[in-house]
Amino acid sequence: MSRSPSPSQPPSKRRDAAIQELRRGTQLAARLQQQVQLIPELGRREAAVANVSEISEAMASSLSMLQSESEHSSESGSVAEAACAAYSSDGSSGVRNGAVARARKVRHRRGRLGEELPVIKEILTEAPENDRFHWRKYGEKILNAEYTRLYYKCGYIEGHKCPAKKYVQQQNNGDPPLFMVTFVNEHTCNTMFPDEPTSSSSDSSQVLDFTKPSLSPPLMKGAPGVKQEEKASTSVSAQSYGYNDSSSLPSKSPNGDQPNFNPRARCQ
DNA sequence: CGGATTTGACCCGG
DNA sequence: CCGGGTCAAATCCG
Repeated sequence: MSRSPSPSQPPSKRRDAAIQELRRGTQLAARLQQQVQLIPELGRREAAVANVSEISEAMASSLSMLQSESEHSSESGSVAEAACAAYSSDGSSGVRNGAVARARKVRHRRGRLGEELPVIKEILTEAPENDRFHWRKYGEKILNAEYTRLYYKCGYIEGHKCPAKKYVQQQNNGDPPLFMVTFVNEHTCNTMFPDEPTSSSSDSSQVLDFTKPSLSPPLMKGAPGVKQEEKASTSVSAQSYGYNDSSSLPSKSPNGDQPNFNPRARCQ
């Protein structure tokens, strides 16, 4: 509440502030959505949910516009999802010790000029891993000395060029932590798992949707007591398969030029 | 053993 | 120069 307008600030600064405020509004709306979902009366609840949804959409929409400022328009839409429960029971902690000498000869050249405008969708949810796609984490970064942002790619990139990506950034530390999930590009693959072996029932309490595929739980796992928080700056991560390196690929598809090894789905 | 994740470095644009 | 995003080697877990 104590914000100095500073009329002499550059527009970028003001825009930033506006974005921040919008973010606040967005998460607030998401919260409200959760609360609203507790309304016992179905009719009322639905109406309220719809309203809040619209609010969220408007917020996210504005956010998108602001963020892309006057560059591209795109039809970014946004949805406020209020799925819930995302507590994966993970018994194993991560006592990892990685301090080995790492050859640092990463000298790749990836010249990619801006060309196509990706479709960007933003949603605020507490269960970023709930969508039914197979994501591969490829990076992680700590932005404001606070919440980390995780980078995911479609899990079936190699094989098909599914450009879908998603960024997950935690927004707060609420009981139900919220995550801002940004989707970039659309899935050109059908790597979805529409399956849901839920027996039946379920209707009252929200269910925890956990599909079998590897998800991406950004929960703050960690052994209770052991917390590694030492260097926090820029770290990122990941990837899984090796493309066609000269060392692996013993699995299959030694022939042809289309190595497609999919569990049960495939891209067009 | 294979696949998913971790982690540090690299790279590019603002 | 800094921030944000990506890569690839190494490590961890099932």
